[in-house]
Parts: sequence; C-alpha cells; structure tokens
Amino acid sequence: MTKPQSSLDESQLRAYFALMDVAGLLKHGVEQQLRDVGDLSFVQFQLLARLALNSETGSERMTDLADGVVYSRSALTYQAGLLEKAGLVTRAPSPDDERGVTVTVTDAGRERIAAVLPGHAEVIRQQLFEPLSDQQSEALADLLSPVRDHMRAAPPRSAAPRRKR
Amino acid sequence: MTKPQSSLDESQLRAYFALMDVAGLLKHGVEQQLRDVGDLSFVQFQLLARLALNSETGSERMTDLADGVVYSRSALTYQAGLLEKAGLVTRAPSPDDERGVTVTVTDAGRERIAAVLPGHAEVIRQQLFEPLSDQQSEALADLLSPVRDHMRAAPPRSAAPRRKR
DNA sequence: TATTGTTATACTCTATAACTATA
DNA sequence: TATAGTTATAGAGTATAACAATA
Repeated sequence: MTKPQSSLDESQLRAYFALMDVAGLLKHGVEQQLRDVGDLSFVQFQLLARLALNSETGSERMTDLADGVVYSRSALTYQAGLLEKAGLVTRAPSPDDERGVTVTVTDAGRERIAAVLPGHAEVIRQQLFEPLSDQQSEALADLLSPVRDHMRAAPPRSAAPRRKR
Repeated sequence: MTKPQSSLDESQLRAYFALMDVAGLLKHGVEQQLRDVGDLSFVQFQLLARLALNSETGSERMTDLADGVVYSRSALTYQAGLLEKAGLVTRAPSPDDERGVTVTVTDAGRERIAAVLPGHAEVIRQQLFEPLSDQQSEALADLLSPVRDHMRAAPPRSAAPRRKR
C-alpha cells in the first residue's frame, strides 16, 4: 500500500538535471559545427556515422536505422530522403526481403563524415571532456553504457510497439 | 606544430555516444509523460519548474530565463507567450528596469507542476536510475555537474555574444 | 494478416533580422 | 549607443494516419 516512492533524492535530481543540461548544451554546440562544416543536422550525422563507422558493409535496413537513431519511421524516411538527395546515401530494395529498403553510404557520404569528424571531436573534447580526467571519462562511460542498454531493452519506442511476440 | 590531437580515445567515444543516446531516449520518454499528463513540452516544463521550484519569488527576468533554459530570445518569447496564454505564468514590466519583463508563475502554474511531478519522477527513476545504485547516481551527478558548469562558463550561447566586457 | 516503407498533412519549435522602447 | 524584448518570417523536423506492396 506504500505509494511508489514517487520523488527523487537529492543526488538523483542533480544527476538528472546535469545530464539533460549537459546533453542539451553539447548537442547545441555540436550542431553548429556540423552545420557549418558539413551542412549536416545532428540526426543526419548520426545516420551517416552509423553507416560509415559502425557498419561492416556500409548498409543497413530502414527499420534498423529507425530503431537505432530515430523515433518514427516517417522521420527516417524524411531524413533518408534528404541524405539521398544530397548524394550521401543510396536506397535500394533489400535483396532478401522485397518489402525492405537497404540504405548504403556512398563515397561522398564517407568523405563528408571524414571532413566533419576532426572538428566534431574537437568540440566534444573542449566542451565535454576538458574538465574530466581520463579516468573520469571512463567512469562516465561505464555509468552510462548500462543505462543506455537498459533503456533500449525496455523501449517506449514509438515506432515498433512490440518488436516480437 | 602538433595538430590538436584531433580524435577521441575509446572510452571518450563510448561516453559521448552513451550520453547523447541516454539523454535523447530519456527526453523522449519524459516528453510523452509531460504531454499526456500536463499538456507541457519539455521546454515549458523546464521554464515552469525553474520558476516554481528554483526561484524564491516565483519570478525571473526574460533574459535570465533565456540564458538558463533556452537558446534564443525569440524562442523564449514564443514559449512564454504560450505559457501565459495557458494561464500558467504572467508577464509584467520589471519594476527596476522598464525595458525588462518579469515572468511569474501563477497558482495554476504551480498546480500544473505539482500535477506532473510525480509521474515525471517515476519515468526518470524507471528509465534512468533503475540500473544504477545510489552510489552510482551520486557518482554520475558528481561527474556531470562540473561539466555543466564548465559549459556554462565558456558559453557558445547564441543569444548573448558577450555577457559582460 | 502482419510488416515494411512512403506519403500527405498538420503542427511545434527554432533562429534571423528588423524593429521599438528604455538605459 | 547598448540592451531588453517582440514580431514577422521562413525553415527544419516530427508524428499520425492512411496507404501500397510484399511476407
């Protein structure tokens, strides 16, 4: 009968507000650099980086991209359309599943990422990591990685209400 | 002559991506709750919470609100207009400086925050803090608070190019 | 029938620049 | 002259729902 202990303690509040604040400011800073140097929005950078850096083949299906980066399918269709129009990706029907669409980075896409990356890293180092030691950066990664996994495991994703089952 | 060591090490990359990912997912979850329960966007919640919770008087000047919460003055004017139209804040000329505008939470605004807060905390606890011990939450706050201070001290704010000097 | 992706639509939010008024 | 705030405008991004095609 105890109610769900519904407020946060002091350090949780501090952590929450600091997290949202830091992420907001950092995103803002990074967006300026991406826009100025590479004419990319943050989502576009995320999509391109995922294909160019995190994918063996440079390809991924629309659904997987949407699940990993974006919150609705239509938003991804929109962004993929922009990237394709800019010549940074191509879209083609998936070989195995005719319903699917496979997105692939082009050489121009890889070049764009390469052009943007150094300045991107520079902004992040200056704004995020300057006040942190190497050890602290590692601690931060170790704290946040499990949280991300937890959030992705219990997903309030809007796109796919229930992935399986 | 050494170039600015322009890429990040492995744990820095992990920390950066985890941070942006966690903040993005958390914001998304929180926005749904705020919209459903209180008909508030995240910025509106931030503004209202700052006035109702972090201000002795329940009042603050537009410029200070813009610096603390939002990135451009016009965006704040827009949001303050919405909150005023909803009856959650009032706007009046500042007593000491006729140019200024003082924003004040109304009783309805405080009620709205109170109505939203428990569910808000619940989402945060479930999504952010469930995988963390109390000690880890504190460590997270201790890591991120100095970063926020650092970012606010060396501001790439778009609104006020140079606050003093 | 369920899933993949697209489209049409409507809406929210933001930034830029020009403007007014006060200091 | 500089600062505080507003307005007009235009653009970017998103979500919802309806839809077509394939599994």
